[in-house]
Amino acid sequence: MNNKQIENILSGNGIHPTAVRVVVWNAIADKHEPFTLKDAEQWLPYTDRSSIFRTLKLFADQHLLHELDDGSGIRKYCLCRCESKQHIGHVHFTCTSCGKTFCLDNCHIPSVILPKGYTQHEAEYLIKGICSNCQ
Amino acid sequence: MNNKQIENILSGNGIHPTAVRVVVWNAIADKHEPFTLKDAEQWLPYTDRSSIFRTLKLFADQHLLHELDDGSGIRKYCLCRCESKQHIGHVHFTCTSCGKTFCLDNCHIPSVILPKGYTQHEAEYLIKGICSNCQ
DNA sequence: CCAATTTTTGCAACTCAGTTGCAAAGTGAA
DNA sequence: TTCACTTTGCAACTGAGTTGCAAAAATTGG
Repeated sequence: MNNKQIENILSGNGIHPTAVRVVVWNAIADKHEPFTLKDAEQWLPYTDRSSIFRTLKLFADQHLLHELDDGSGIRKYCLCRCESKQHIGHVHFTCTSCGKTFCLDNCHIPSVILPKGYTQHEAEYLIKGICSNCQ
Repeated sequence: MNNKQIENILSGNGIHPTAVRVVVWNAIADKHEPFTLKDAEQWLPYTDRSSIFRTLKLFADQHLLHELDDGSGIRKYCLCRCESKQHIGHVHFTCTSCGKTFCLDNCHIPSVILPKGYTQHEAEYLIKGICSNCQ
């Protein structure tokens, strides 16, 4: 992906495509598993941490990324491939042996019926167990 | 619940019923919604924070409590009322308006079929939206 | 019962992810 | 160019979670 394409993606999602935002998107766009702020820092050794932080947050606010809490205590981000803006996406799997979290892209979150008065905006389905590498 | 009863619950779950553990259990046993370490500190003003922390962790290890990450960045605990030890329990709901997290006790987590090689131990289903009080 | 050992507890301090204040740099409009 | 606004880098702060350690309490063995 070249910078022009990245700029189009960003501006198409209401994000002014600044230099930092382009390099951050370039670093994360090909990642298929959830990553942390620290991961992003290591991919971008010359970019300031708080700038990366603010950029990831902006991307999440604009629904380009999805914030994920997998029980590790460290926030993770994953590329949002939801059709809708509702984030009722795919199931995540955290391996309690190696600690990695995976996107189960083909595993859709089944919907549930909420009690009266509750309105759903997003849903997160996290399974903990042993991944295929750690069996 | 008197102390004798609490001691029986704890020792029945493989926990030596010390003074701190009894008062902690006494403070949390009637709580129906997820709570934080800070909440527990406020219910137990004369008990040391790290002692409460270690006690809650012990309870969670012994499956009396359930650790829950609702995206607030602060760990929450909820009383475990799962039948099995697998923690495939009820759905949780976080209100993005008031920030509270609720146990939807009557809302069971639907199961999903995992890809080959993955083994499930626990599952967490979290819905974000607007609760009935904030509509 | 006492002494030795183990477990539990309270205190203080530390770690580190996340966050913010602020000034400098950059950008865009008039 | 000038002015206003946005973005960025730096440094410092916040606070949840965690740990080291010694004192206290409980348990075990003789």
